[in-house]
Amino acid sequence: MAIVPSPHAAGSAPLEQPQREAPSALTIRRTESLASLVRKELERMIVSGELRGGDRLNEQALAERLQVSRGPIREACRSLEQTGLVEVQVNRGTFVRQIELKEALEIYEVRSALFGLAGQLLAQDASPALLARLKGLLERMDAASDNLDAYYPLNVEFHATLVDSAGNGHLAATYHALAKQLHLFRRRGLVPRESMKVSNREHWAMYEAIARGDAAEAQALMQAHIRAGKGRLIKMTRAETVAPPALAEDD
Amino acid sequence: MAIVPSPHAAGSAPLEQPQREAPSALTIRRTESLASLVRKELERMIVSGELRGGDRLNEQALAERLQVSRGPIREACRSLEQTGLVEVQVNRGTFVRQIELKEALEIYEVRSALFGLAGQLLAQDASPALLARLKGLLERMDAASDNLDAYYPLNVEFHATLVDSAGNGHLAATYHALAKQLHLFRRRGLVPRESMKVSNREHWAMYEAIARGDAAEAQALMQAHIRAGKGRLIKMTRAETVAPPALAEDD
DNA sequence: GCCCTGTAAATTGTCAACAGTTTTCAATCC
DNA sequence: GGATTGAAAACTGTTGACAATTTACAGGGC
Repeated sequence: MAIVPSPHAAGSAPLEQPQREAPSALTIRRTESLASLVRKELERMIVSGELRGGDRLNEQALAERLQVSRGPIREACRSLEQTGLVEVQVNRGTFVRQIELKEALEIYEVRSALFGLAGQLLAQDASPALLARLKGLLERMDAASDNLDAYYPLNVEFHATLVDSAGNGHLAATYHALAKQLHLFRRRGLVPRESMKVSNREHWAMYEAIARGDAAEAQALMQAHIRAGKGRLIKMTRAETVAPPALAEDD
Repeated sequence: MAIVPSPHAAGSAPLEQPQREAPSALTIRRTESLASLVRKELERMIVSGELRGGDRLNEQALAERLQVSRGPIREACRSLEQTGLVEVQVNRGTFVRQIELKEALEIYEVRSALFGLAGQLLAQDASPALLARLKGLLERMDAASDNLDAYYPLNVEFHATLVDSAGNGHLAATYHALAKQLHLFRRRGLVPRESMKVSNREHWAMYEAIARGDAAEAQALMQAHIRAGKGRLIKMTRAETVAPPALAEDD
């Protein structure tokens, strides 16, 4: 089943080469390759759900749609192949990968280990400014705990702040790459309301372990936090219920 | 400094398209793209040290050398970019990445967390056949502990067996990808002889924790094992001494 | 109806050419 | 000698054409 992305889908237009302010013939030069722009656009389409697992990326159609030649499309696909978002099959094309439950659980496991490591590192070295920022997020999440639409972005931001502040670029990059891949998993489960309160209590506990510099405790709590999310994922898939968007930071 | 790989370097020849046995005009078809073959060859060149950090990959020269057009070279470079082995700079070319100590230490940290997770998973579910295999490797390493050339490959195999047997593909893939990147770090330290005995004592301890199903102990020991390697890396760089090849599984 | 065959259309993989950008190098000036 | 300039060479980014492979589909047989 080859689904060619609709030419009228929201968001996809010819790619714009980044330009400096007040561009003129003397100042315009290439600062980003088309291949790079195509890669980002395809990532956006995958993460947003516009492209779904199993969809085939038709080079010719994409080239026409994005108004580039097929070369940059091919290059972008090679990039996406290595990040695990697509699979390139020789002579047959490039397909958005599909992730089954087993693989999603594997990703959760690896993420939980990385999240735990982030906790360890943070507890060893968290600045007052970071702690204040985390606390602010926690308080806003408390205030939003009756409203998923408000809570969820804060939750995502809290998680990302933790990982990005751990002082290890490879940790952050790996964690985020895995999160992106989780978008390929399309089973969705309801997030019960009480779950947000539980979720933020766990967040507070993590924060407190970090603040008092307890590395072992922070690691254990943060690893367990993602694992709890894994447990909920299993429950959701059993319930076969339907629910809101992405899973990557689904507490 | 752009170093174009020497046309006479060992190992690099025109790429061979995989063929089935007794190929004829009727049976030959493409089973692997040139881009994929090029990627593998470039990886080999990087991991083997033939290409070093900072080297520029000249598309034209490589195309001539490997007897392909520049397209597959470009595609391969996009792949390598995402795996962290090279850096693509628009309009300037593709460069083998260089890793400084700070980044090497980051990689060690992430690897230690992943290795610890492998221990956790193995302790929860290790088959008798796997345990027997690990024990065999341990015994061979004991016998080889006076001989680095014999010890080192066994050590690599032991580590890979652990990670590959943990039952989590993403864990293994991530771990190995990071190991590959460590080849970009070019400071080398002497591996003292006593270090192999210490190293294998730690291996035995890990094995025993796994065998008795002690997940927490296995995780801690295995995480500590890589961290000890990290500590040795720091010491080596301070000593500024020179020593044998790759670091990725340098206990 | 299903299965097989053959052909055309569609698509992918690669190549070479062209345009744009950067690097190299010679000449000139101080 | 060092700094600057300008042109040529080298290289990268993209495109379109061609070759190879796969897919789609029509027609025929059972």
